[in-house]
Amino acid sequence: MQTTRAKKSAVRGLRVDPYLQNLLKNIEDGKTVLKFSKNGTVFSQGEAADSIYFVQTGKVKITVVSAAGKEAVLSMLGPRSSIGEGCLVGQTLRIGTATAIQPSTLFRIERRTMLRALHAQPELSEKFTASLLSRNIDLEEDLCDQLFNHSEKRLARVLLKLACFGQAENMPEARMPRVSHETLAEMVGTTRSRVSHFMNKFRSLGLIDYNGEITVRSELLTDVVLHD
Amino acid sequence: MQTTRAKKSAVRGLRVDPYLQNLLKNIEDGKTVLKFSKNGTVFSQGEAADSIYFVQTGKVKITVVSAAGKEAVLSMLGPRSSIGEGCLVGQTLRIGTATAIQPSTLFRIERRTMLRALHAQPELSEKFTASLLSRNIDLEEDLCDQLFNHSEKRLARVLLKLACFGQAENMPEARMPRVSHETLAEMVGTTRSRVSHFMNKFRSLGLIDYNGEITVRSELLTDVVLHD
DNA sequence: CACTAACTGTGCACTTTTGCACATTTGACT
DNA sequence: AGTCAAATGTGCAAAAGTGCACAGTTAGTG
Repeated sequence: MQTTRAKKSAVRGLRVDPYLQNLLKNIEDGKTVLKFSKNGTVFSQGEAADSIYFVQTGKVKITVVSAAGKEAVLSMLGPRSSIGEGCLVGQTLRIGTATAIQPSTLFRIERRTMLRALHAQPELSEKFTASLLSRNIDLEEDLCDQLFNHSEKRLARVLLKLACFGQAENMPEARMPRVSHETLAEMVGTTRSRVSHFMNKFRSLGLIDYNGEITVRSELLTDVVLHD
Repeated sequence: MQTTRAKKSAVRGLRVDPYLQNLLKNIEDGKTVLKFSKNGTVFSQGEAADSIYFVQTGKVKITVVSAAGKEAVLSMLGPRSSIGEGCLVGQTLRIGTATAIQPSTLFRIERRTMLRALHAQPELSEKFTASLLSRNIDLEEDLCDQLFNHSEKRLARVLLKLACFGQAENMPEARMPRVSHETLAEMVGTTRSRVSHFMNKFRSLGLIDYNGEITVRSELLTDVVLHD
């Protein structure tokens, strides 16, 4: 069992994915490599949107501030994800703010350059389409989650997602990137006090561990998401 | 003013969009044209997902039923929208149910056929990418709406969307497709009684009219979405 | 080591939402 | 017209969520 799984991922590791290589190889003008430190701002809500970004290393979150001043985390993105793709279909202003939550490296590609590249490189285009489809599915899941579940379940789901996020294998116990209750609240769509309350509940039930670093017992938390 | 606008849309009308034509022209095997009557089921949640659909005429809604038996409307789709695209990136089962809410005509294209076509026809691929990007933006908006707004505002927004849906020009007063309070509730993410309550409130405030058919006064309802 | 500043635990009044129940209206059909 | 089923209007107790306040804890930082 253990062996089978190891073999599988070894095989998967062998398959060279040409995604970023393509970008690197064939685009010359209108492409920049940018480095951001933790909390570095890639772009801000309301700015002109004239380029698309691709995460190469690190993690980036997309946040939105409502008219009323509430803040929400729309998504957390890791390597290969695109950011700010809206500009490719006429979105002239950024609808959200992109912030690195770890030291990160991104490609920045001019809108027109990207459109040309998509036109010229079928392989790139195909990869990009696939990533859009995946994002779509994620967004639909998030929407269902909001529509169906109360905040306790939603928090459990967010914790699970964060635990898997960037984890090579699905560990039964996965350490999470450090995230404040405040941020969790913005991801879940609730208040900090509520998050605090449920985090303690989860801890006392043995579903998570934390003193500083948070550790998630996936199988147990999964039950919370699925049942009752 | 009136003249300018008329000219504009006349010009727009002239530009032939090659989207569906491409599909028609170059795909031969693995493509079917299907007609659905009102309430006809295109596919059901849980079925095997081996094809993608494109709305040619009519309207289709995507609904999801939760483990707890709650039902939600994920989206309403009109001409040119794709349905069930998830199958292109490894989604083997339908995550939702697609139902025609009007007599509708759809293309059905086998998964493999579509993948081949995307590979072979850059122009098709480009159009498809653009539609995915737009859907993405819509989904993000919906998610923000859920995260930020209470059900009253969300209902107002749904009404506005429905009023624009399929309307050639943005009329100040737009008639909506006939939708029950029950369905509105599933779109907004709340209960029927709540919808009923707010609909009456909106009516008594003069924001909408209805006795059977629903008419929306867009400028007024827009205020509800934006303020207070 | 002391001193901020940020983060966390907790309680509470108030609002929104849910889930029902039941009366009333509408529309389609015979 | 009469009948039935579906859709709508309304009320209400119980549940969930919000917004704050304040105390306790932790992590820097000089």
